[in-house]
Amino acid sequence: MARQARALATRQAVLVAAAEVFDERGYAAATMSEILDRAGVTKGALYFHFHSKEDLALAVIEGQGAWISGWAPASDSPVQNLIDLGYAFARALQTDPLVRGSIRLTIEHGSFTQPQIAAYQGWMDTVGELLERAQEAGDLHPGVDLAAASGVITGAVTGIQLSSQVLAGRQDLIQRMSDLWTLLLPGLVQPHALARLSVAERG
Amino acid sequence: MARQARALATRQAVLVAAAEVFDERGYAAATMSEILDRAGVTKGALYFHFHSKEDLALAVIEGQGAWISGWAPASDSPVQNLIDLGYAFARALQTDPLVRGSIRLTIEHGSFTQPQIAAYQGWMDTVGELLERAQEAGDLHPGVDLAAASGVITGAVTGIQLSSQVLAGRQDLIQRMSDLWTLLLPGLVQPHALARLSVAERG
DNA sequence: TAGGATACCTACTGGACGGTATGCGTCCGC
DNA sequence: GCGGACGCATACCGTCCAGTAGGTATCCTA
Repeated sequence: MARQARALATRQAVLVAAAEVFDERGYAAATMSEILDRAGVTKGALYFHFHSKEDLALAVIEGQGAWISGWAPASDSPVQNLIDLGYAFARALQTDPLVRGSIRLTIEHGSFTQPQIAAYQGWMDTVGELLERAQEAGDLHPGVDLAAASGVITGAVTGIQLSSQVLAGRQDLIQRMSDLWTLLLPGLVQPHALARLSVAERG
Repeated sequence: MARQARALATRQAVLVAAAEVFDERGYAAATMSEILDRAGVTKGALYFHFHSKEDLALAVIEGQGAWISGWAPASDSPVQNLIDLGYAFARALQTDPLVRGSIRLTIEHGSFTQPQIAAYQGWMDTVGELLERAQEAGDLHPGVDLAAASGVITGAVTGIQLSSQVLAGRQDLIQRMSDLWTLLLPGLVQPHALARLSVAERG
């Protein structure tokens, strides 16, 4: 299996290059040639690992699910975990090409509706679960609609990220996440729980 | 000038068709042929009115600015106007193809960065102005960062709209806007002002 | 009623793009 | 030490697309 090490490396190179190009250009405007150039790989190599452009895009999108799966809560406060998740996601957007690419592919609707919805749903499930625990802990305002709240939070983070990207190349993303939490938490969390939270990014 | 009436009609037909196709497929995946078919117009007619695909896209984007310019506040409460603006925009997204198309073109970065930033900035300016008046009226919490708040609101609306589109074809958009305001306003507006607001859509 | 401008139609072109066919070296098992 | 699969390279193909060239009908003006 030593032989496969090289294969895995080229596969990864292609995947990263594809994620970058998809992130920068979008699915339709991304060309295989540019992916090939950036990966330093020939067409034969690419099509050995991925059957088509769409197949390649789907592989990039899977990286997003992998990222969520890899994330683990660090606090015993559910709301704090939610805040931390937001910042961790923001950092991933700034550093991880696969996350960036998959986000753009998810946001761009039209080509593959199925995995997009799944990706959104995965986020909303994770957020919803954290909110549910927070409610059980009595941290939330009474009568908060959990489904509505997780929808708003997921959507808001999506939009914040997008506008930060368009306006500032995602450089102010952390600040904007902080702004979002500052504005959003008072409507969600009861004052006594709010006082115990660290709204800023925690190292 | 009777002659120009027909010309204006075909121009408008092309514009609407283009907005629809851009909305559904995105800029790169949109083809001129589909726009032509949908507008019921030939290539010569289209290229008589618009010099290129990009030119056409820019004309669609301008529709967005026209929409904002056409909107007028109806209340003497700045925050109420902000809420109303959100709902009006949501309705426009559900009914006006030009608004839909221009939004997608604005969100899809890569091709024309300049007008995109301008469109975002226009929204943030409008929101920021309403917030400023609200602050002068003493409706906001003391110490609210107006620039940060308008960025969050603009971004959040963008994201809410996007997720609603992907998940439900924008059918639940009004409900989601309501969810957003419910969650957001307590962190922005003081209780005494909040009590006077109608958070739901006003006919 | 001539004649020019306006508004449009049809046929075509050059290029780029996704994908394939086929060939070639290299390593691994036996 | 050899056969075959693995991993890749190269040349090529058919398709589709944005844009153009040049013609034509309709109308407005004078």
